[in-house]
Amino acid sequence: MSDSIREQRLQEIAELRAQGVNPYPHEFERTHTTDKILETFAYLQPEQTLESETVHCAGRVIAIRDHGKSAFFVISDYYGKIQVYIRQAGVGEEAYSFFKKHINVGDYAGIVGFPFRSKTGELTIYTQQIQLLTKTVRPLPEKWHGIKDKEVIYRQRYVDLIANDESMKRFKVRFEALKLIREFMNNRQFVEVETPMLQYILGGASARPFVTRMNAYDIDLYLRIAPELYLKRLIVGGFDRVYEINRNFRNEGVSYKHSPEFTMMECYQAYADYEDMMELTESLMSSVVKKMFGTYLLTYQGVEINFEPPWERIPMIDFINRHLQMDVDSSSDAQLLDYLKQRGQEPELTDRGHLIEALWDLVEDKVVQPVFIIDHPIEISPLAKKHRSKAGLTERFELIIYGREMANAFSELNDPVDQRERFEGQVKLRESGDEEAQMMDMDFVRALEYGMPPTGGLGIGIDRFIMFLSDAPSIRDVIAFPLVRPEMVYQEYDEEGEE
RNA sequence: GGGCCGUUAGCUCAAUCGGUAGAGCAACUGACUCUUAAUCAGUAGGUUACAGGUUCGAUUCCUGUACGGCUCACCA
Repeated sequence: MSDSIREQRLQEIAELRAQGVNPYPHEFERTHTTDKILETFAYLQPEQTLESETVHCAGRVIAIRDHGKSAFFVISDYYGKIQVYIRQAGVGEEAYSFFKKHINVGDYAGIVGFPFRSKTGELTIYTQQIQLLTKTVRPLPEKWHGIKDKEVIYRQRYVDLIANDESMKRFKVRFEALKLIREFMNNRQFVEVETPMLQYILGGASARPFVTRMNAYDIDLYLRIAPELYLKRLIVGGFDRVYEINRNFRNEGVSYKHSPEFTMMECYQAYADYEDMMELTESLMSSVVKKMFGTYLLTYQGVEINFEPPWERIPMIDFINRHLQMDVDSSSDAQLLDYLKQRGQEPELTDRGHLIEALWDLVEDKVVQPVFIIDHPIEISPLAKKHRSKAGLTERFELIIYGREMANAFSELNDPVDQRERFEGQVKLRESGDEEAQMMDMDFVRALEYGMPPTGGLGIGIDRFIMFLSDAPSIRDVIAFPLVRPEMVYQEYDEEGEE
């Protein structure tokens, strides 16, 4: 049978129970984690023992080197790993033969012993007592190569985390970075808030939604594509600085940089504009990089990226002019459209703003180092305030790193009449078949009519930021449980149910 | 959704031109009281993803399906 090792273990577990041994005991009193042992007894010299100290440590057995009447094995916990020495003379014949028979690689064990340093210089625990803490049923992947099958890596992340140190390290980086981001925002007097995930009017972004059903009210709801309009309602209500770190859901194609559910941080700051948000963005991201690595430089997929602020700021039109050797402002719409057609681009919407956006798409991948692309056309920025001095443009920026959009921000539109007109423009686009155009949100307009102070808003794609921090090639590598097609596990369950 | 590629033992990988499917690790039995991917001797483990087809004979060639990867389109 393909599950023969599993069958053996299940049988062994039954035998242990018959002998009165609990293969899943309830507790183990741990005095030392592995890193604490290594740190506390680092001073021991080779062959020096410290019988006066007793340590209780526990972890998963990840290697056993058996020498007959003695053995070395290695246990691993969240903090690291440590070698353990066990000999028949040290624990007695009965305990030693239990160890040899019933403690396998993969099992959890608790050890009581004292520290010493081996002949070859490795700090080791000399076992006085050993206890089986959890019997493992399935064998672990091979210790040397780990697990390489992408399907297992994404579908059974727990196996990936057990077997692949780099993967564990990557998620430690993710959750450490999230902690640092929250600390930064809290230090700047931002309040962490929560807004609806289930919404009946989509807003805050342009994307196709997931639809779900609420039985009690007998209505369809959308999983949110962005929290933006609710966060701004909090500013209307009197909150001064708010942020939310949470999931957005977009029913779009999946790729190495797109996941159907992804984590976004959005924040809003009263009395701030998009220039303040640029300062916030570069301070936040650069300080996280600095705190984690001790330097502003990091290497992503072999390319060095420098997060040291300040970052270059360049108007979108200037960037297009620079890289396409053209002059957008002195070109007519027809000339811009011709240029795009020559490049094989056929934009669906041909207003000036969408033409400029299509040109931008041609040059976006020219960006490697962090750059703020600023002052976007009004047609593609329905929630951003008109530019204070440049007609047809808004006070908006996108942060681009390595050709990827990392953040999007603007001086928030707080004029209710203007906002209503923008929504109406979006509704027209929607009616003419643009599925990604935004919906009219009359309650949001009503909120603005009660008055929102001048406000700067910002959204940062957290997963993409973590990709840089952990040198991950795919967004799936930084999401612990990325969405994968359903697996036929129920078949296995049914088979067992009949046994 | 389109195109290209992949799926062999629990894990990592072999298998010539279409000719009995192998190795290392893990498992099991045995030897070994300071090892570092411990070592040594032996045993067992396979519907070659699934369903068809071609053939005397298919892991190998063909078709379809499932799952995955890359890529294009859409999006952040």
